[in-house]
Amino acid sequence: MPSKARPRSRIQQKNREVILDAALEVFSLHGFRGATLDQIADVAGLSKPNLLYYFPSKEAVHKALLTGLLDTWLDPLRAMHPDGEPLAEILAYVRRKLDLARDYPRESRLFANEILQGAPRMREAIEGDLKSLVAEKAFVLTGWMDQGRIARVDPVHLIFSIWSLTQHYADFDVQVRAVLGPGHDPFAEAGGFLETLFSRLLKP
Amino acid sequence: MPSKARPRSRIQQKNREVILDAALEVFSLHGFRGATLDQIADVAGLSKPNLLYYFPSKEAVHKALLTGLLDTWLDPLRAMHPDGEPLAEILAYVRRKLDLARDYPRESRLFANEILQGAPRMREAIEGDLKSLVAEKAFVLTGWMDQGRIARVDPVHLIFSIWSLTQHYADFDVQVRAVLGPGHDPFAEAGGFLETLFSRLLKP
DNA sequence: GTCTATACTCTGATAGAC
DNA sequence: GTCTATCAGAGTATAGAC
Repeated sequence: MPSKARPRSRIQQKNREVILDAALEVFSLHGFRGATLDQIADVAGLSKPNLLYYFPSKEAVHKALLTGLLDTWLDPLRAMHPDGEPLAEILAYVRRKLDLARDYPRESRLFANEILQGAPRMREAIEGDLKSLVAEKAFVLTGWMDQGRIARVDPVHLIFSIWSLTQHYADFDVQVRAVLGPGHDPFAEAGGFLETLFSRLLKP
Repeated sequence: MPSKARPRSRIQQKNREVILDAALEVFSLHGFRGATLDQIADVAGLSKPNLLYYFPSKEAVHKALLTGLLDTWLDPLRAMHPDGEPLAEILAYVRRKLDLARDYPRESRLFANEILQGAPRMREAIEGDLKSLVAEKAFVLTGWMDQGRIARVDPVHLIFSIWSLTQHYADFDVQVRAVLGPGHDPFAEAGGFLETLFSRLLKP
């Protein structure tokens, strides 16, 4: 197992994780420019120079967070299998994406911040991995439509709509909860609503 | 006409507008903390002290932008009339909201930044005006469902879904265009897709 | 590995000449 | 009304003691 890039002591591993968790907290709330090393060090419970002992710069911390984030974010879509029952596959994808937004809202907001700011640090990945995965899955969706197993809609905009609707509950959490008021479970309600929405949209 | 709050000369009026436009550009891209007066002054073509002659502080510029933004943002929903034909009213609302996202993407991103960051400067407005307007229109939607004129779904989440799907095309514009590639008109395509989506969702 | 001290730059805001 | 000069504080990053 410990045959990773550079071997690190247990305490180094631990501190890197603590820092990245703190950085996720701060970057996801303020974006790259709005976040400060002071805040991150404070949340991590370390001194600022000590933080910079583990990462050479603010950029490096941010980059470490983004690396791998896109993969995690796209995994639910990768798992949509061409051989499954179409509607069930799509609804399962929606559910996985919504669960991801519920369980990792900070990651969702980090991503949203990055895109909102013009994706200066993710452009490549978006125009590469993301674009080609969407193309591949759009092809699968089109196949299902050709066979008449789901209704015909624009497959790429269908994927956009799934991203949009699920991530909204993480990114606009404050607004959603303010409007719903107390005593609601936004994600539970969203689960039912989205299942209805996509079932009706795609019924052949 | 010139019976506004404080009378301002033509040049003052003009400069305030130039500054607010520049500030919208910068704030919408970097959020409040990430934006700097230097950038804003630069885009506005003014010196930083001159900018601060028109607005007392960075906060004041930001506040001036947010004031009225929520109203503009909610106007399309206000215009959804209880006495109209239900599906047509809803589709017209979707269209107005999408047009707003297309024509004022910077405003959309300014709003998104504010919510993403926990709405520190809009909480009140969201828990007040926005919440009560949603409650009012959810009541209208529920009435239509009770009469069997549209299918029954959660009315508040229906409104969320309209916000989410329309604003996505402004806020995630970079990603949308990267995935679609050249030769596409995202907003035109979205118009058709969303009309289909909401028609099928709400057909009684 | 972690801290204090500090260098140096950026940022918001003010003073004062014109 | 607009500019140059400047201040105080925050921000990133480094040096060097322990």
